[in-house]
Amino acid sequence: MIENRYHPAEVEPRIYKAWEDAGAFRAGRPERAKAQPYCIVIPPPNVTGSLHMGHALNNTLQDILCRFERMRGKDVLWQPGTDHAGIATQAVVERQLMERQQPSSRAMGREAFIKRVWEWKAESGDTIIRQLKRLGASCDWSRERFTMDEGLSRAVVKVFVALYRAGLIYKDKRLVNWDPSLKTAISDLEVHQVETRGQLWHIKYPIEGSGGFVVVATTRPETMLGDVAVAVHPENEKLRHLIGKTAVLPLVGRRMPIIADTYADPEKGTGAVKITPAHDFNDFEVGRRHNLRLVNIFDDEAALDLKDNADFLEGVPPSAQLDRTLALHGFDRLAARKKIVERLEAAGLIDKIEQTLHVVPQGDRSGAVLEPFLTDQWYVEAKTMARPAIEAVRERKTVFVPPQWEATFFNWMENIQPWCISRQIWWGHQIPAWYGPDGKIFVAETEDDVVAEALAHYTDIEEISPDEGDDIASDPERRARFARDYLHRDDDVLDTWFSSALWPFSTLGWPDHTPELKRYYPTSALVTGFDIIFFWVARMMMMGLHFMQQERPGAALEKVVPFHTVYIHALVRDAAGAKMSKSKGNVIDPLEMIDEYGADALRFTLAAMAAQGRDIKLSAQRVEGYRNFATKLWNAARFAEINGCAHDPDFSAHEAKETLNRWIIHETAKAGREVTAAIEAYKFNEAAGAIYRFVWNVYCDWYLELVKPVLTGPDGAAKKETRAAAAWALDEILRLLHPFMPFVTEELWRVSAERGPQRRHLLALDTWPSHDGLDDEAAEAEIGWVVDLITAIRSVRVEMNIPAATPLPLVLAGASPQTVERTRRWSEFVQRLARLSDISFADAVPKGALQLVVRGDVAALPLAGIIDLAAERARLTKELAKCDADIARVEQKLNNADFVKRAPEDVVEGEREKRDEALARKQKIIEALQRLKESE
RNA sequence: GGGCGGUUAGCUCAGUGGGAGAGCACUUCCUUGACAUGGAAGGGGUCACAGGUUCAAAUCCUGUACCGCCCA
Repeated sequence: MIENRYHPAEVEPRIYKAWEDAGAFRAGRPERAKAQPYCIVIPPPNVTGSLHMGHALNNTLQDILCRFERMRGKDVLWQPGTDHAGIATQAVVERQLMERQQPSSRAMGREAFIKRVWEWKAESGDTIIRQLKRLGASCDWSRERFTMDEGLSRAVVKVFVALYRAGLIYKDKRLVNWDPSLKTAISDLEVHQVETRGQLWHIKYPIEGSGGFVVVATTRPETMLGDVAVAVHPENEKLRHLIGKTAVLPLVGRRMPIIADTYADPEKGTGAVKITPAHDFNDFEVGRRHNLRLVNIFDDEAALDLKDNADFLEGVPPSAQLDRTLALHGFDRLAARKKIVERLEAAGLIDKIEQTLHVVPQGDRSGAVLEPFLTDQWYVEAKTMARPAIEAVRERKTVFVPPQWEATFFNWMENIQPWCISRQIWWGHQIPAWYGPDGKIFVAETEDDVVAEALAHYTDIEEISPDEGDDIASDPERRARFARDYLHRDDDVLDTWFSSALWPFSTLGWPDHTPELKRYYPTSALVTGFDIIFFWVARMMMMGLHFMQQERPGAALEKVVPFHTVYIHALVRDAAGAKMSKSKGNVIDPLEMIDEYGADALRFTLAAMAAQGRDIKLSAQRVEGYRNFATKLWNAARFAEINGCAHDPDFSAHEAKETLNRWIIHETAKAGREVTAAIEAYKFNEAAGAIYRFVWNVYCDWYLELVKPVLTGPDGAAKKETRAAAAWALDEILRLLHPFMPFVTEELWRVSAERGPQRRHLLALDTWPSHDGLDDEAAEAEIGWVVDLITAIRSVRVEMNIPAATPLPLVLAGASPQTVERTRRWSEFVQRLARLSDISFADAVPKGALQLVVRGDVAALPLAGIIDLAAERARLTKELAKCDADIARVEQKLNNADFVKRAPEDVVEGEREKRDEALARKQKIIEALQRLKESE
C-alpha cells in the first residue's frame, strides 16, 4: 500500500542497499556478457573532499548516462575512485597536527608523516564515497580505486620511466613558479594572475663616471638586490645613448651593463628596465639572450638570502652600504621591500612613486604570492605529447560537447609549455630517480634495476671494484643499503595530476593486460567541468594516446584516445550568480538539500538546469519545486493504486481499444522519444523538461482526470483496459524518469507491484522503453477536441465570473455530425471537468447565451438574464480583434508573391490552413455578436 | 592585448530560419475523494542596440554597448 506521503530520508538508504545487495551496478554481470560495453571513469574526487554542488552536478549527469545506458541493456562500468590530492591532503593533515599540537611533519620525518596520512585516509577518506552514494551514484564500488593504490602506483612508475627513456621527461634548472608558503614548485596551471592595486617605484640608478642616473620603474624594489643589468630599447631615442655604459646598483655597489633589448618597451614606465634574471620570467629570457649572471637573493621561503651568497657578493667591493644591506639577511620579502625603499628614499634615489594596477601571481591552493624561483625540477615535454592529442580532436576521434570547448582546448594545447611535475612535498608518488655521488641519474621501475644500472656504471668507471659490485648485487640487503646510502633517491613526489592523467587506463588494470582494459577501453564518455580541461582532460589525452594502442585486424597498432566524448558542464553558482565559496558564505550544501528535499529533487534540479554552455544559478527554491514534482508523481501512483490500476500481463499497448488509452499511449511514446533523443544529445535539461511536462501536464492533469469516470464507473472491458493502461503508462514514466530520480521511481516500481505480478528486475536493471508503432493521430485529434472544449468552458466561466460551484447547461448549436458523435461519446467526461449540468443540441443558439467557438463548432451556455450582455460583447469583440490580427498577419505573408514562390510548399500550405481556420472562426464570432445584438 | 560566452516576462532561464515559451513570483477563484508540496483561469515581453542577408530573423552575418569567464 502506498503511504500518503513520500519520505525520501526513509526510502533512499533502503533503496540504495537493495541496489547494492543485488549487485545492480556491477560491471560484467553474466547476463550482459554479450552486451555492448559502456564505460565512464569518474573524475576522482579528492580524498580530503566532501561533496559540494559541483560534485553533485558532475555525478548526477554521469549517473543519468550510466543508468540510461544500463537500462538500454549495455554492460555499464562506472569506474569510481578517489585522488590522493598531494598538496591538498598534505595540508589537511599538517593542519590537523598543528591543531592537536602534535609534532609537525618536519619534526616527525618523512616516513612517519606518510604513515600518518595513510591513517587519516583510512579514517575519513571514504566520506566522499558515502556522500556519492547518498546522491544515488550507480558506480561499481567493487572496483573502487585510489591514485596511490599499489596497482596505480605501478602504472605511474612505468609511465615515468618510459617517458624518461623516450626523452619526454627530463630534469632542468630554470625558473619555476614557487610557492614560498608550501615550499614547493607548482605548474603554470596552478598559478592565478590576480589583478592587484600596487605601487610603481621609479628608482634612480647612478651611471658610472657621469654623475647622471638611469631611472627604472618596478613594482618589486626588493628584487633589485638581484639585478645584473639595465635594459633599454635599441630604438629608444631618449635613452639609447646610455647603451654600453655601466650602472651601479644602489645599496649594493654591483656594476651592471646597460644593454640593448627590445623587451624594454619605450612606452612603459621610464623606458629603462632593471633586469633580474633569477626573479622574473621575462628577465630570465633577457638574461639568457645576453648571457647574464643569475643572482638568486631569496631562500625557499622568499626571505632574503644574502650572507655567504657567492652569487650576490661576486664582484661587489666591500662597503658600508653593502654591510647595511647584508644586515637585511633573513628579512621576508615584504619587510625587505619596506627597508629598501626607506634607504633609497634617504639616499634621494626614489624619483617618484605611482599608484598602479598590476597582476600578481598567486598559488591556487595556498593563495600565497608566488616567486619565480630558480630550481632543479622534472618536466614533461608537453609540446611533443600534445601533438597527437590535437590531431585526435581535429579528426574527431574525441568530440567535445558542447563543441565550443574545442577552441579552448586547441588554444592551450598549441601553446603548451613544459609541464613541471616535481613537487617538494611528501604525500604522493615519489619520483623513481636515484642520484649517484657523481650526480649521475638512474631511473628505473624497481630499486633492484636501479642498483644494477648503478653498479654497472660505477664499476665501469672504476669507482667500485667488480668484486664489490658482485657482492652488492648478490645480496638483497646490501642492494637496499647501496640504494639508500651510496645512491640517493630523489626526495620529490609527482604532481597529483600526473597520476590522474593515467586514470582511464590505470583504473582498468594497466600495465597488466586485463580483460577490463580490453573490454572497457577506450571509455565512452567523460563528464567534467571546464575548469579542469587543461589540468586533466588534456593530460589524459596525451598520456592515453602515448601509451594505449589497439589492435586492429590486418592493420598496424593504432593509438587510441581515452574517451570518445568529453561532455563539459557548467559551474554551479548561487542564486545571484556568484561563485559559491565558504568565505562568501553562499554555499548551498548538497547534503542539506538531500536531507531536506531528497536526493531525487536535487538531482532533477541539476539536470533540469544543465543547459549546455550556461552556468547554473541554483537556489533552494528550485529544489523545492522539483521535490513537489516527486510528490506529484507519488500521488499519481497512489491514485492508480487506489483505483486498482495494476500491471496486467494481458495488456498490450498495441492493442488498446479505448480512445483515452490509445491517446495516453500515443503521448507516452512521444515523450519517450523526446527523453531518449535528449539524453543521447547530452541535453539533460531538455530530457528533464520532456518527462516533467509529460508526467504533470499530460498524465496527471488530463489523463488521470479524464479516466476518473471510467475508473469509478461500472466494471467491464473498458474499465479493465483503462486500469491496465494507466498502470502501463505509469510504468513507462517510472522507466523514463529513473535516470533522473532513481530513488522514488525504484520505490514506486516496488510498491506498485505489491498487488500485481512480481517484477522481474529492479527498475535499475529493467529495460528502457521503446515505443515503436504506438502513434495514434486519430486519438490525439479526438482528445484534443475534448481538451479544447473543456478549456474553453473553464476559461469563459472565470472570465464571466460564474462561480465554480454553479453547474451550467451546454447547448451545441448547429453541430456537425462529427461533433454530435464526439459529444455523445465524451459528454460524461466534459460534464465532469467543465462542471456542466447537462449537454444538449439545438439548431440555433438560444437567446442571451454565452457563445464559444471551439474548433469550428459553436458551444453556447444559455444564461439569459444572468450574464452581463455588455461584458459578453466586450469579450467577443476582443476575440474578434485577436482573430483579425491573426488573419492580417497570415494574409500579409500569403499576399507576398515571393513567399508563395520561394517558401517550402508545406509552409505555404500551413499558412493557407491557418488563414482558412481563422476566417471560419471569424465568421462564427461575427454571427455570435449578431445574435447577441438580437437578444438585447 | 587575445579568445570564448551572455544580454528573451518582475526574477532565474529554455528556445539553431516559418504562429514568443517554462519554472518561480503576481492576480482572481476553488477544502471538486490522488496530490493545497494541490487544482482552474489570467495579467505580463520593441527577444540589448544599429545595420545586413533572406520570401521570412529571438535564431544567420557585421558592428556597437554592457556583463561574465579563460588565457597572456
